[in-house]
Amino acid sequence: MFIVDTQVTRRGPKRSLTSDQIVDTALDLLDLAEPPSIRGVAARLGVRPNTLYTYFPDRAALERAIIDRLLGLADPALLTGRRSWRRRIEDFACALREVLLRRPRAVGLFFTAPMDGPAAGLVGERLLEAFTTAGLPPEDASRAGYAVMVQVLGSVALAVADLPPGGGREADLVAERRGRLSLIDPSLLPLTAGTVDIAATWNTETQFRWQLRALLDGCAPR
Amino acid sequence: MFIVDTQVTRRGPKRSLTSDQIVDTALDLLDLAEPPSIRGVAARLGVRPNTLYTYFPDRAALERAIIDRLLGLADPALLTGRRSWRRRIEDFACALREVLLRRPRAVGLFFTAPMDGPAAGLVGERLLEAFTTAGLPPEDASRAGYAVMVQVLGSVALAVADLPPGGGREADLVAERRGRLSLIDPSLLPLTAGTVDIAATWNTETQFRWQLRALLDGCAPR
DNA sequence: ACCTGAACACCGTTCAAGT
DNA sequence: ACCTGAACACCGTTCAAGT
Repeated sequence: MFIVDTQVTRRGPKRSLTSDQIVDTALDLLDLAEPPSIRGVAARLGVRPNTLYTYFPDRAALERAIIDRLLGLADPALLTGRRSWRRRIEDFACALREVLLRRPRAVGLFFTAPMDGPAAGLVGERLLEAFTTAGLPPEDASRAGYAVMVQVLGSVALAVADLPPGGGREADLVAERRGRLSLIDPSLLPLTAGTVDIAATWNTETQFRWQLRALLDGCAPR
Repeated sequence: MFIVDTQVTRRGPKRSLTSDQIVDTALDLLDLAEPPSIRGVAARLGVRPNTLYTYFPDRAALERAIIDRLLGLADPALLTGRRSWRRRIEDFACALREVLLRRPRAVGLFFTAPMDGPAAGLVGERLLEAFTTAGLPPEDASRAGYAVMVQVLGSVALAVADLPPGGGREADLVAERRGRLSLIDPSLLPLTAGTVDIAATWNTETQFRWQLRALLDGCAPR
């Protein structure tokens, strides 16, 4: 979307790869919880590492392309439609969260390369639309849209940082986290010790929705 | 703080390094915008890379120690005192933002290792205190405290991701960003094209404070 | 208990060379 | 225009060996 796909019109054996194929392969690796390294992607394509430099000037460029594909996977169309502006934003935010939680090694990419692709542009535009519908002036709508992205990406990144190597179902992760938190000394951190059951759920969808609700409440006109 | 420093009582040449020294050195590298790699830290200490494994079981353990030092540098004491709960939280959030912005390679560490050190515990406790002062019940105070950390770390991480390799003063970064954004086609992304001047400031302290204000408004009891 | 030498299995990237 | 061979300068980590 927004990109004129020049590959489609090409034919024959002149070009055995496309940059889309390379991004596809990187996504495959992310699905397997493997890092989308230049060498890893090349190996999976049956090609030498330096071949990829014909399509991307460096690792950062490949990462930007991957990021944009992930944003597209989260389905920016969720931000449009006849539902309330809050529902639209919450639906997209949760979808993006799930796309990234399912691919733990993908989250870091958002913090090494800027989001400047076509899907990122579309997401930004639709967020502006939603917040404008909510009655925000354009300046506040712009700030609110960015705040939502910060919230989503920050949440997912911290959740992944806390993930044990193997991963696991949400309920198991909460239990495991509660176990670690229960070691806290109540005489040193009394308030923390008294709220261990909540802190154990900091990486859950419930907490995610609570945070997003708070942020949206604070963004909507008073 | 909270750690019983066993090194202090040791004497003589039996132990030429301490884990604190290693973290110091890692901080030095971060100050120079260099990655705190095992090999880099070891080289700077004039020691072989594998020496560090006497003090930390693996890279992640070193990273956890670094993270905790950075949280301490941001000065959790800013969360206490006689100022309003909002001021205390805003002051600490801005301090942490600056500690990390000044050390761009530090931000990523928060997303590869969990925050489980003593300074992290202290920050959590003080945040709970502040939100309790604000009138929140313990459960909401816990959720709100985590939301603030998500907001701060997410903001800084995205700001660093958008940083050009050299860095730069805030005003220059805004101008450079505006230049990139001005290429947007108004017929494709009309709302975005109409708010380029705001989007250019997404990584500034102004936007940071706006977001935090919104979040805190949404957290405080209605 | 602490540090090293040597090695292993990885990275991203460059450059000259082949088709 | 596209791909490769070979190399360079990096990583984290392990393991046997030395003191």
